[in-house]
Amino acid sequence: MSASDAVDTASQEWAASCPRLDVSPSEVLARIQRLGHLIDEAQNRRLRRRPGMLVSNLGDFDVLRALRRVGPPYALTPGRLRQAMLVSGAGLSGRLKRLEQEGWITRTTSPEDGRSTIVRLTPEAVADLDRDLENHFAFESDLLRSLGADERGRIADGLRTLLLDLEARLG
Amino acid sequence: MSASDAVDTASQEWAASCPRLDVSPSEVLARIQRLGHLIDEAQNRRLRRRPGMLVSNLGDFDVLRALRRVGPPYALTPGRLRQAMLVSGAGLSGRLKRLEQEGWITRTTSPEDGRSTIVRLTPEAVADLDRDLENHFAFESDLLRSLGADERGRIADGLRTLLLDLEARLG
DNA sequence: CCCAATTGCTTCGTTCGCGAACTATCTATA
DNA sequence: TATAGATAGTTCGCGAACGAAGCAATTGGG
Repeated sequence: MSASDAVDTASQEWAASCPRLDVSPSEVLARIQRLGHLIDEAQNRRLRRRPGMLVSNLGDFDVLRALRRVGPPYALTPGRLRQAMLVSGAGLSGRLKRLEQEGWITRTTSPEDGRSTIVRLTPEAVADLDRDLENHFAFESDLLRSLGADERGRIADGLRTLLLDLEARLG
Repeated sequence: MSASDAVDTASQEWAASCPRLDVSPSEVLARIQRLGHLIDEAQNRRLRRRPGMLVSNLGDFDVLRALRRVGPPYALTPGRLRQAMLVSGAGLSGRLKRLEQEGWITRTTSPEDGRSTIVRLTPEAVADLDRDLENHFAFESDLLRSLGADERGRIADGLRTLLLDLEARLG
């Protein structure tokens, strides 16, 4: 018998005040939303308490990560970046502006298509990232310490199904 | 064999460019974050395209929902509201200000404790909500249509474990 | 060829949320 | 009591993201 979380409590309240309503979808959706919020917050806090290193903000960090993981020459267009990270064009532009000002990326117009720009990590950004990535994933791993490997697998599989569907319908 | 989502793609890229890094926690965390974003967006869009009815914003809607589900007299203190919904004090104050201006809630100082205020739904808010709640949960149900009942249960159970742990450690 | 439609990205104006500082009320201790 | 500290909410200033509009560069149909 596992304990009740905030979502269970809410479900019980709905059952008492609106018994004819089927609130079961929230058992999944509300938990995802709450967890998303908590995880974002936790990662933002980790970045904010870093003394002067890299960015102080999860959105900006996501841009750097996406550029890092494609490998040398650590370059993508804003369009490719957007696909990778679920942000509006305006939002991405703002991130790139900050990152450029701080010296973590450069922007050059593409030689093949004058509308497009090439965003590229600077060597300092690559170095700083490589120094931090291990901590980053260790931090993530710690967030999941309440789940066993099998349970993680089951959750990941279920969420993949849902994500594939929602990305197709909403993204 | 299920298809690859954005998170699988990212994992493969990491494996290619940083094979020594264990990125497996992102299999769960990144999916939760992406899904959280997509679900928030979808619900915000649903509210925004409503013609003049209720609020146009998920945060404000959450406040109304929390007040509705506790049943008559549909009243809570800001402190109780905060526990229910994962928002800063300042953020909640802003929501309450908007809702009060729009006539969906009233605020009165508590008779027992002069520091505390009682937030209460107006009758119009209750009526409007009751007209909309069925649509709301139908919309949520549709978001989950790619998952069978058993799969939803498994995901919900796993996420409950994680949520209980993270709420205790971070909330 | 030409010009309209499309594409890729940025700018602008606004909204929403956060952390820190503040106000007002209540509580506990000497 | 008096007063220091805790507690409940709000205000203030700022940062980040969004939608819509704007600006180039490119593409395609006549």
